[in-house]
Amino acid sequence: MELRHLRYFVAVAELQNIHRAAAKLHVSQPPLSRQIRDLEDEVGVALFEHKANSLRLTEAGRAFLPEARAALQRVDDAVQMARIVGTGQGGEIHVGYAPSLAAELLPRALKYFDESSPGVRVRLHDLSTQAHLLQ
Amino acid sequence: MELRHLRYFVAVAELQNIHRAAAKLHVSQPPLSRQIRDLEDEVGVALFEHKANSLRLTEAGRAFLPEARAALQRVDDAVQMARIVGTGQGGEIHVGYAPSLAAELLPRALKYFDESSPGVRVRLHDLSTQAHLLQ
DNA sequence: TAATATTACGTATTACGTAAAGATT
DNA sequence: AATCTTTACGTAATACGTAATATTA
Repeated sequence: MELRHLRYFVAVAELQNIHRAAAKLHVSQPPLSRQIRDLEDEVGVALFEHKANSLRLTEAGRAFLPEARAALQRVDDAVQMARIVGTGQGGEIHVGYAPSLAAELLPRALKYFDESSPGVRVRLHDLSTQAHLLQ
Repeated sequence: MELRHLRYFVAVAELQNIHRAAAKLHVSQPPLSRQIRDLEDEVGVALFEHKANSLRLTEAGRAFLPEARAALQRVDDAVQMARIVGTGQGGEIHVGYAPSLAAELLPRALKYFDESSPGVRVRLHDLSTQAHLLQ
């Protein structure tokens, strides 16, 4: 299993529609359909009820969806963590954050950052009230 | 970025050695070296100090490691969740769990499971005292 | 018949392995 | 010199797109 499978699954699950999910992901339907099937084969349970003309989440699929989202978020968090720690070399940095980061990731990131770059000023900006600025 | 990159990174970071990590992952060194470099390119910061003859985690790499592990664990949790919900159709099931699952995943899994399979008996087994049974 | 999912198949990307080179202790 | 990482390059796996088929509303 690769992140591609999770990304594809989330898109299809959210739209309940391979056609539109494919457009959103900028791929064509057949490979997307195939990747979803491969994912189901690997997980071992059906995530969708596959009908000839439509597609709906199964109970297992509904349970899988938030977990898959969380896993993808975790990956993004990991990358952000590395970037925050790796690029802080001096001066001042501005860190915009969303609530999901603030809860758990940010404190640890700041801890690492402060240890590796004790002289760097950190200014935090809560972007949760400016969600329209995020794509 | 794909899960492969995270799996490879964790192995290399743990062993601080591409040669042995490659053996553990059953791949050869050159592709492994390349995948690590691709990961660093995508993250945008160096995760290792690459010397001609050795390799050591950078500060960013040290910060990235536990996050990458957590992300991989999240993926495994997602799959387990789907399997638990998807295969519970009746009778009785035995669920062995490790502490990491018990904290957050298990209660939600049981909630989903109970909603979808109200007649199924669930027996829990704490395997944390039998760690030698896990590979 | 219009809209959707899947199957069939050829193509293109890319991860891989082998061989060789470079570098450090 | 021995060990380890990296570069070069051909191969193989596989994700992708196009075209065609199947199914339902």
